[in-house]
Amino acid sequence: MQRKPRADAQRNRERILEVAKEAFARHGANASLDEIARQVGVGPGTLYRHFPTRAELLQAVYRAELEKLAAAGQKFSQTMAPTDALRAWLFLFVDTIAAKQLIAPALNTLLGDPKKVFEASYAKMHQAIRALVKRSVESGDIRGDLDPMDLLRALIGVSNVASAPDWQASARRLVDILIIGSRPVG
Amino acid sequence: MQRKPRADAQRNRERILEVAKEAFARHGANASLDEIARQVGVGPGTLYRHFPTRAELLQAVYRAELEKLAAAGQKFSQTMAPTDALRAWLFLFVDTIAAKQLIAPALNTLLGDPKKVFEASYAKMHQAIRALVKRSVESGDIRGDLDPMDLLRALIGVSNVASAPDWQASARRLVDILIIGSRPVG
DNA sequence: CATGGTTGCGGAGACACTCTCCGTTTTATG
DNA sequence: CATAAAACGGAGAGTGTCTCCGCAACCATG
Repeated sequence: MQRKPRADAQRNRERILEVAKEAFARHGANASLDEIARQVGVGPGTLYRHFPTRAELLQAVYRAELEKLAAAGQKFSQTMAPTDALRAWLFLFVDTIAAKQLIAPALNTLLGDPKKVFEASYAKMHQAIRALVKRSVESGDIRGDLDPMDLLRALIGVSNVASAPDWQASARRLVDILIIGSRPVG
Repeated sequence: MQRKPRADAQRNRERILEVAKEAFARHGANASLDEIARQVGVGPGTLYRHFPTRAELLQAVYRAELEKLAAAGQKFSQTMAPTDALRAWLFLFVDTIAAKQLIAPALNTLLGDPKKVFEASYAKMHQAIRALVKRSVESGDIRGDLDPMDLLRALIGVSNVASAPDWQASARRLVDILIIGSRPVG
């Protein structure tokens, strides 16, 4: 028999996510976890029970955003020409980083660490970009010999938080550079 | 009147750089500075006197490597066709990160933080890539509307330490993708 | 409601890292 | 040597991480 989950635990979990998102956006991926707990009004123990490691908290904070992104990929796949869909999705990726204050270093951790390969968000992002690239490969617009994730990694490199104020424009130009450069030779 | 600099200070400075390079390669850019001092056999105070901040130490550690890279850029510029030179230099960049265990996050700090724009190493790298791209623009191989540094940032994104074991191959493919994709339209 | 079993809370505290201050030691020079 | 300048070292204050466990809050049940 399953007992109903405690209401206070649920409340705390949500409050932690809110405050953490704010803190990560303001202070970067190394924001103090004890400080987040203090702002929420709970003890450090509570925070660490819900999210045993910094990585898990970061991931929980951005999971919704990432899954929305992955879902958008599916929709683009079904409603647009292959390479248009890919291009649109990469643009959306850039916009999401900019608008939702997704912090690039955090994403880097998520996309870069092989230990997290089987992690839910990673898997969905991976599947999204792979499906988009696959369609473009089949339609003959893109070579088949590249790791789709590299396109995202390249964008993340440019989306570094600390970079110049016009990084978003740079990133959008880079999207086209990557797509044009990925055409089959000949 | 100038006094001859003390021999022990010089020795310590060099030992710190050696040990720090090792420590950064092994533990990443957040390696403990006190631990580095301990391994060198000096007090923390000594380390912090020579290198007041982590960034300055990182930079001192990699300055020689970066300046070598920048110098190679000049040589390529003078001895090769424009776009061959650019390509060769980007390859060398990737190889240097791989071989010398230059850590990508550290470079990211160096290239990403606008506060360091006037820093010596940054300036030299910036000048190198700018000169190479400029020649390719003039020869008609590359568009003029992109920030040369973005090419490096994109490579760094892929060169993330934690990424897959074949990142080097990915990075080399990415070099060509970036160059092909940077051709003028039409 | 009252009660009891369970779940979750909170914060004290051990440990690690950062960075500074200043008494002591080492060095270069006359 | 003697002396002043330069550099050293490590104690220690401040901050962050993470754990442990006594205690409080909560959900089910009669």
